[in-house]
Amino acid sequence: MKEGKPATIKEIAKRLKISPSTVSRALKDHPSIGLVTTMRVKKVAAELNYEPNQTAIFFKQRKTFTIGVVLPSLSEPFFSAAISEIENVANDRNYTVIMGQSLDDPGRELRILQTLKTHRVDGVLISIGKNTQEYGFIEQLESAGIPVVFFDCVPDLDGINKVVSDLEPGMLEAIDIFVSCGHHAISLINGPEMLPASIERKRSYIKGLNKCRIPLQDEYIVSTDLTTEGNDAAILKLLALPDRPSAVISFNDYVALDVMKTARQKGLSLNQDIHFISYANYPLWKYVENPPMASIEQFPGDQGKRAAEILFELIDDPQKRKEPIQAVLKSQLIAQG
Amino acid sequence: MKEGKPATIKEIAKRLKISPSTVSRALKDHPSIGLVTTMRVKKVAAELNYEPNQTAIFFKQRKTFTIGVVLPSLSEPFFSAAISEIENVANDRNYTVIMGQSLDDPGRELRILQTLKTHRVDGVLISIGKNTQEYGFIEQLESAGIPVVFFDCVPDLDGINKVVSDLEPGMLEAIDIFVSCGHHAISLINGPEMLPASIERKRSYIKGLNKCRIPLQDEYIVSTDLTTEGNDAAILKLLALPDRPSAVISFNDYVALDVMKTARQKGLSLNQDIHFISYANYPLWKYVENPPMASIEQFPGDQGKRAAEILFELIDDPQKRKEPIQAVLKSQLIAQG
DNA sequence: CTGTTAGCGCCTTCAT
DNA sequence: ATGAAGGCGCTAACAG
Repeated sequence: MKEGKPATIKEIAKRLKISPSTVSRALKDHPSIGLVTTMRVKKVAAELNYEPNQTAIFFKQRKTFTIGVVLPSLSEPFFSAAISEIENVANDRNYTVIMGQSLDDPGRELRILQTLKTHRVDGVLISIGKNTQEYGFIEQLESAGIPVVFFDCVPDLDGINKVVSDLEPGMLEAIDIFVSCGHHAISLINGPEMLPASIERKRSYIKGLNKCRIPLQDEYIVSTDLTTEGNDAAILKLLALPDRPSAVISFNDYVALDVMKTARQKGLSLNQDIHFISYANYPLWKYVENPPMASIEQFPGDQGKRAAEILFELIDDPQKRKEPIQAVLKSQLIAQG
Repeated sequence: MKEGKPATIKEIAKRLKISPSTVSRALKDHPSIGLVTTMRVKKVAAELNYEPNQTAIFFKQRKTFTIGVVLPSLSEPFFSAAISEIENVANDRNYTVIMGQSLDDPGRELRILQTLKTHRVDGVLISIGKNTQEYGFIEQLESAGIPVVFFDCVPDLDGINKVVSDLEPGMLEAIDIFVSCGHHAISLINGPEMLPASIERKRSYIKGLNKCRIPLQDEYIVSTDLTTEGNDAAILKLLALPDRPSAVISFNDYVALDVMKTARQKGLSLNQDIHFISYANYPLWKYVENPPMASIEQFPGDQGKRAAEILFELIDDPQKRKEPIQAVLKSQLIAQG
């Protein structure tokens, strides 16, 4: 059984004293090959434990049945959820998935994309890192015939394929529910100001307040650099306000975890003195003693799945690459517990 | 710039009116090629935006610079951590990583392995699913020249390459610390009895008790099927005991999360009436109000890293494939902040 | 130093 | 219904 080299079509042909082309055709049930011949070929193929050499096929067909996925981090739960769904979609279509993590390093990101290109993947799915500024790679890949679909963290560019989460619906719902619970001092702990994700949250927040006819108070919007220290500084700033907010919407779960802990340490009773809602990315609230009232869910799995589906459309039908495809998935408020 | 087909060595050769082999050699700085020629070749290559066709190279060299990784789940934090390190090791060596998740389905696992084989990956890293019984694929892959390294969840077989965590040190430490805190009623909430992971925990637990001269009480060992219901049933059984344990070691963090919640609901004060330590796989304790006293860490990242390193040794030096390589990483008790 | 030749494994016209 | 021939892009053995 222990064959050093796997069997090839040639060997099968030799054994049967027929030509390689016949074997090739028989193996794929070509109609013009006699039934008997086909059977004999398949029998020998089985005996020899023949397996087509995909690398040869890839080479010849200029197709690898592989897609590349580039993410900031592979261990982040948000992305894990996306990966998992992407793998499912790919697996269903008999594609394999090559992964790379940029770790928010533009250089590393570029290197990975380069590798994917030389590996001749059939398409690329990417959520860009925080620090990425250069998008030349899009042109590079597209002109090499490799379609690219962005998701979640996407460049602010037109003419690209992308799947994003619309942060607004969740924000509006969050403010609605706070208001209907009697809150009027609702604040926002936002991320770094220049981040698109922060800009959208702020815009939605203001819109939500307007909708509920709550006057905007500038000091209710604070920013954090997303470090634990930054998060703590942000909440402390809010708690020091003469008109301390009774409701807080935070940039994401990590921020919420930190600020809730700090608020608790400051003697506030969670879900009583102060209430929280955050954008979700860390699925652990069900285990926590005093979870936030609700989470604004961005459905990373769905985003990944949708992005993968779009990518496969593009792979299957080059025609569709002419017009950019863009999908927006609505965020949604999910009550906790 | 938008070339339909990427440039090839041939074209460069034609432009320069030299032979393809010269171009090929020049491109890789072969010493026997004149400096001028080399320069000219590289210049044209750059102009034509030449990029080597890796699929052709893979085909020719019978090597893909790709490793396959098969895991039960890509979204599980434990595996995410492993993946992340594996990707790092691979990336450092300019290898790419193909991922597949078995979802604990032996059929799906096998299909993924089959795909990896036909993709001619240079090596495979695998943590098998709970239900895997058949290991024929090892022979299959090895005989196709593809080395396999198991890690974390490994089959109970000799002669395979594997990296595992030794569950005992952490367990002994856990019992030691409990005892030194004055506990003598220490119980174990174990996983399914036939699971190797459960068997090892139980063995270590008994050893730890012996070491501390604490008599073993059978009713202090309970099992759960790892569902929330099973977990609750297990803790309730313990709480109903006339001699209720004051310390509990649980199979993993998920079990701990459930049973701690239930214990709290039953009116017990965590870290006061009852204390917990669990095998770690979910990195969230720092955010929880009453975390367990400590966690037994299995260092998934280190396991993944080590496994990847071993795999690359095997890939680089086929000689080493003759003797199985096995590594054991000690588990360790980590106090919670 | 450089060119020629041959072939990796498979597929695909084009003949027969 | 089957064979023969050629080529995908690159490399390497063998000549000069």
